[in-house]
Formats: sequence, structure tokens, C-alpha cells
Amino acid sequence: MRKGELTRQAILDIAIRMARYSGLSGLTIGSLAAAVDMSKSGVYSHFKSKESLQLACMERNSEHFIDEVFRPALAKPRGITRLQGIVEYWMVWYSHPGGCLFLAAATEFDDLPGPLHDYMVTEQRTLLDSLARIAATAVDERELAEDTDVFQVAQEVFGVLLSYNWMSRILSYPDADDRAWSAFNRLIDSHRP
Amino acid sequence: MRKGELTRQAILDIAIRMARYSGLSGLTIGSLAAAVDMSKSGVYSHFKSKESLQLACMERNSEHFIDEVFRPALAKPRGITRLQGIVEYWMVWYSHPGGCLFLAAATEFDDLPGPLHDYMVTEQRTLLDSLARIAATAVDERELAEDTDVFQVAQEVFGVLLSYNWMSRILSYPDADDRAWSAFNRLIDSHRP
DNA sequence: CTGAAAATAGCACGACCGTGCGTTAATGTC
DNA sequence: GACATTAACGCACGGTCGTGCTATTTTCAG
Repeated sequence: MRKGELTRQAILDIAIRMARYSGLSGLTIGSLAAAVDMSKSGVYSHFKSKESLQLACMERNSEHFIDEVFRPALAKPRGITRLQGIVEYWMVWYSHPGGCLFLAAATEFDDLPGPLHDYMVTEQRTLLDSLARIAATAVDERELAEDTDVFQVAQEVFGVLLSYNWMSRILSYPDADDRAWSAFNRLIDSHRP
Repeated sequence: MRKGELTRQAILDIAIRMARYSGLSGLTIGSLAAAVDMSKSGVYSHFKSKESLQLACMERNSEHFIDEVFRPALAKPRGITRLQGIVEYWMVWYSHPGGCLFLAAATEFDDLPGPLHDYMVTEQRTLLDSLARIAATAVDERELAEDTDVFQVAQEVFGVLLSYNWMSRILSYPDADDRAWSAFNRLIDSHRP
């Protein structure tokens, strides 16, 4: 790999770390340059514009999410075990310092048209679809009822994850973890054959 | 009411409308002044600083939430009916154009210490407590099991609301509404005596 | 080792940021 | 209607923003 590409990745990882705190809009090239110990123009020249820097952050963040959440979950056996797996890894992902960049981006760009909004929506859709597909393996394995609406399951599981994130990271409720699992189990039970 | 207080409220309402799109940090005094057709210093003089403007936005937003979600719900009979009521009004609240300012503030300030963070956390805690207290009326009415953990119910209901917000506003899934109610009913059933 | 190519730095730009001061205009009281 | 108070404005400040251009340094192939 060329040195340029190497620095670019390094810049992006720092940028993501910063954006988790300030958001993608709050991220500034000046402070990013200071953080990676480069000149402003040195950083800037790796990206055509700030918007493309933000987009690159989201893309790299997606890669990390796949590595840390999806791939490990797919290594588990099909069915509820895999569903439990992804929930577990997802919860770990949410506990990253500064929070989840997807969640930040979603609230930042939910009603602001543009490439960032579009990418964010596409990415979230893919995520939810994959979640539903994992739920579908549980239907295949006859662990969930045959007529289960797997998107219903995905929406409910995602709700458990989101409220866990709120209770745990934002409100610092110590029981958030236990309650999330209790909610998950209750939810799964209600979809059993 | 003095004229000053009147304009102050008008400014805040416009500010909230703008902050729903740009976030509380993205809100700028210049654009706010243009939106209310005043000079920058004219707007500024109503608040000691930008931070206190942001704080005032959150306070006013809380008032609106109480008016539009809590008070109507408390007018309903105690128990599950009231719980359904608050979910219904809450969902309407979430569908405001630009989204919910609480959610935006929560992701903006979750890991940034300061008065805005503190106010946000306090406010969210109050919200969740009230939700739990409404669930407690359902226990009193023997519509939910006697040994119900009402905070568990609150966390689960909040999850339904959050995922509804995501599916509906961000991903524009047309079935989000139906699925949210289905999730709510399933959830309530699992807590019945 | 040399020279082309890539990476980084330096610097300047116009725009907008939050903030404050002094002044003018509007308001409300007697 | 006179007058104190309040509200709003004009203007300027130092700073930072994103973005380019030019020069210099570093990388890498032959």
C-alpha cells in the first residue's frame, strides 16, 4: 500500500474517533489536523472536500461495524444463537467511547437532503435487512413460528438495542444490560412456534 | 407580559424549529436572527451567551413535550389505556418535521460534559421515570402482573418508540406504525398477570 | 543514484462565527 | 405628554471555518 493510502486510513480512524463526540458536522479539519499532527492542507488534500471526508468516515465506520459486529455474528450457528450473537456484539459496539457514529449521523442528517443523508439511509436499511435475514434463519430452523414477520422481529430487536444504548450510555442506568436481555428473551419467546 | 419576553419566546420557537434540523450545536445566531428578521445583536441580547440560548431551547422544548404528550396522556384513565395514550402522543411528537430535539440533543451531548449534557440527562431521566410511573398505574389496576418491574416496562416501551422513530422518520418504512403497535401489544401481553 | 510522482507544508482568501460596546428607537409609567 | 426603562440596531473585534494555490519535501520506480 502506498504511504498516502496509509495516512488516509490513519486520518479517518482519528476522524471517526473525534466525530463520535462532536458529530460529523462538528468535525473540523483544523482540529483533525492538529490531532493527527499534520497541516490543515496536508489533511485536506486527501479528500476533495469536507463532505467527502465525512462520507469517507461513514464508509470506514461501516467497515468497522462489519468487522466487529456482523462477521463475528455470522460465525455463530444459524438461528436464535446467531441473533443473540449479533445483539451481544452490537451492544459492545454501542459502548464505544463517544457512542455510535451511525446513531449520531442518523439524527444529524435525518431531514437534511444530500449525499450524507442518502448514504446513511442506505446503510441503515442494509443493517436492518441483515438483521431480518438473521431472524429468518431462526424461522428456517423452526425456532421461531413459521409465519413470523421477520421485519417485525428486526424492528423489535433494534428497539431493544436502541433503548439499551439510551439507558446505558446516556442515562447510565446500571441495570440497562440485564433489562435489555430480559426484553430480548421476552420478545423472542413471543415469536416462538 | 413585557414585549421583551414575548419576542424571546418567539425567538425560541423559531430556534427550536431550526435546531431540529441542524442540531443545537449547528444552530447559529446569525441564521436565527435572519429567520426572525432581527439583527444579530438584537437576538443575542435576549440571552447571555449561545450556551444559555441552547439551554433555553431545551427548556422550552420540555414545556412543549409536556403540553403535547404528557398532559393529554394524564387525562386518560389510569392503567394500560394511559400507557397506550402516551405512546400514541409520543409517536405523533416524533413525527414533527425535523425530528425530536431531545433525541438530537442526546446524541450531541451524550459524551460532552457541560450544562447542556447535565440538563439533557436530567430531563431524560424525568421522562423515563414518568413512563415507569404510568406503567405502575397499570400494575395498580391489576392489568399488569403484581411483581412487574415497571422500569423494565419503561425501557421496553421506550425501545418501541425509538425504533418506531428510526423506521418511520429515518428509513421511511410505511409499516413502522403498525409494527410499533404490534410490538407494544406483544410487550404488554408478556407483562400481564 | 536520478528523476518523476506523490505527499505534505505554507500561506492567503472570503465568509461566518460568538461576543461586546455605544447609540438609537420603542415601550410603558407617572 | 415627559421621561426612565427596555429593546433593538450598527458596527467592529479576534478567531476559525472550508478551500484553493504554490512551493517544498518525501517516496518510490528505473
